[in-house]
Amino acid sequence: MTRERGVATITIYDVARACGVSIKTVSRVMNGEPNVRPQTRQRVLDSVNALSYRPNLSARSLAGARSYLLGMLFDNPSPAYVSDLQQGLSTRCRQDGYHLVVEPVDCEAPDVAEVVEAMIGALKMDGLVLTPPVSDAAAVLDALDRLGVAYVRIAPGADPHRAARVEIDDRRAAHDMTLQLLGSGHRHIGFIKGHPAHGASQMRYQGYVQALGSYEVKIRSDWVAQGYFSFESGVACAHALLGREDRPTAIFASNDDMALAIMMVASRLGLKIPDDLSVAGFDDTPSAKMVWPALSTVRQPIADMAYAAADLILSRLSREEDGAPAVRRLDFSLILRDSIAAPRSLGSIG
Amino acid sequence: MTRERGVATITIYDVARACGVSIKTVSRVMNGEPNVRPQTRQRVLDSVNALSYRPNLSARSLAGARSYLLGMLFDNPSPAYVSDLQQGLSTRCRQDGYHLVVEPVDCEAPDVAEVVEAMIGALKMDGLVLTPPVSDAAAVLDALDRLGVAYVRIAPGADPHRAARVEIDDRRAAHDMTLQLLGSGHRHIGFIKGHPAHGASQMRYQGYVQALGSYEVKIRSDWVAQGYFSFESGVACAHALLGREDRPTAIFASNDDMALAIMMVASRLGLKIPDDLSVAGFDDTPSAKMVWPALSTVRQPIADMAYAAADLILSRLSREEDGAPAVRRLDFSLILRDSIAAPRSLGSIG
DNA sequence: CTGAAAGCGCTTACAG
DNA sequence: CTGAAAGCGCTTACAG
Repeated sequence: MTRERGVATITIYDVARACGVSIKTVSRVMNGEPNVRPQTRQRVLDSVNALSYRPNLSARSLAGARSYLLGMLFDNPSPAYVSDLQQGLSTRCRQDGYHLVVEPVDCEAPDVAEVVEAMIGALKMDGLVLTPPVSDAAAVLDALDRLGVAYVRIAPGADPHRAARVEIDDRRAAHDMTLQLLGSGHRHIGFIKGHPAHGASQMRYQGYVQALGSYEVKIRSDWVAQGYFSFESGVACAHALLGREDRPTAIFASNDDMALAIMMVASRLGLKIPDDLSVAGFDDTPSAKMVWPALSTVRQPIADMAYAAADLILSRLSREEDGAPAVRRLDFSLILRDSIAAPRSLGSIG
Repeated sequence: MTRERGVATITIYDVARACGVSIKTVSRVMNGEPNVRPQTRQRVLDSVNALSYRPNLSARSLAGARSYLLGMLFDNPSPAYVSDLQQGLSTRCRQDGYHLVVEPVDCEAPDVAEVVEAMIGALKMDGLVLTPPVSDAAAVLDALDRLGVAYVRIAPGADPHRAARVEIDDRRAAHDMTLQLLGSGHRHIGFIKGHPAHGASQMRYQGYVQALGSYEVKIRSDWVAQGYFSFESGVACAHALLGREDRPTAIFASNDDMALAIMMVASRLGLKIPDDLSVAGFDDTPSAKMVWPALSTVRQPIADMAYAAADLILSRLSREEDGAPAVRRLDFSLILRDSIAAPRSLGSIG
């Protein structure tokens, strides 16, 4: 049968016939295998171009060990984050003729494992990239290990040595940003934690704690609020920290959306930024430079991280030669804009 | 050969053997075909569950006429927009055991057609969803028509009857929002156009023009600026419209990112919103409610539009019975927040 | 360096 | 209502 498409599908047999070789030789050329005379190879390549031959991925997948499919798993992510991630993954995929399949999953659902297994069972992806918080979903990791599928975790928290991962040094990034606040003269620095299911949240909090410690500033637990990375959670935290007499002079939020919430609530309360309150965020989302004053934040190379994750899988590098899971740690950078200034009453330092 | 996976793949033969029927019967059950005794069907289903059998999509695709793959094409979209789109598509895909493959394309590239053909040739997707500006990329549409692949255009502009489409009434939405501004007393209303390659841009401008016309307000071309949907382009337009003596008292931007740029530039120039300047946007992106004052804007049901697009393809409804391309027009809604107020000097109306 | 045979796991006709 | 045969378009072992 020919499928109901406008154009007749051209197959490996057509190419083989066109240049008088066996399909095995065409296969060798398509897969870049050795042991083909340069002359023969060229002849095949010419026919491939002339006929616009594209190997059928289903046939390849069924006959061989590769599906040319890379999967990306995510759960309720920030739009800007997934978007950057996908760009990095797509770029790397295209280099090797791979395609990107995106699958939303609910980490908390009792049937995650089943959903993931069904997905792999049907699609046989050659590898999976897990984005936070899926990177830390034990049920998913277990299912993947059971199936023996290669995968890379992006910015995992717990159990970091369990599998290949790509990350930045979240702890140090938060540490460095806190240092900026301290260096500007702030000693009353509040902190908004990120979603507890994301591995990076804990790291960022540790960086904050460590920086305060190096200045011998005590942590005030009433200046630390539990956020969930959403703007709404940031609003709640902002009210908790700002709606009191002894409010901090600076707040460091674990991501930009929450930092933006702080800025909005501060404006409503009549606080001027940065004069009355300095604010710092994390992510450098597009909005960070769209607000006024522009938000100081930490930029992670998200697309590059995704590229590296895809590369680990496609280059079959997710395990080192000694069997240890690969680790790629990329550089972050501090983006200092206008939302940070010295505290108004330097006299209150102490 | 067994592929190098931790678990042996279980196939249609295993199920057939387990319940003593032929593989054809199992196939019938898996595809919901008629002509299977209820009792037999149940027996098969039980074995399927017991063995956790998942039909191999590659085999299905190779043997049959369907790949169970839906493709989504995009070109440099706004993150929030693709994110919503993907959610809608994924939801519909999962209902039918489909999977979503995302492919970035460069509409302007001379080899777009080739890229698209290669993609289809390799993956044989059962349908494609085109997002703006790909919805209006003639080279892509031509390639798809040539290959005979089903596709749905989201919010297309030119040549709207060429193929199935899903849209909102962009013209009327912009018209209604402009009416809000007029109703608040504004007569000096500026407009920032969207990217000319997006079909919706022209529609939104028409809505603005039409609303002004109904109030017999003349269009001032120096109050209309050409934007490109990016925050940066919005900044440039804002300077053009606000950096002059006779500036408008309200500005309607074709999307939120540009509206946000206007708000930022206005703040910098010392203009208070909404007292000195009213602002309206389009999209209701997350940022719209994160700014202060919160932005009035138009909300489109993006995820629902995507769901409808996927549904058109999976339900094989992209062509009506008479062969005409299907059209799904969804409802928008006006989200009125704090960025619009009556102009300060009502005396200047005229 | 090259090829003939078998088989991947399904669906499509077709037969009964 | 059910099944045996053929074939989808490749890759895998093997042989030479």
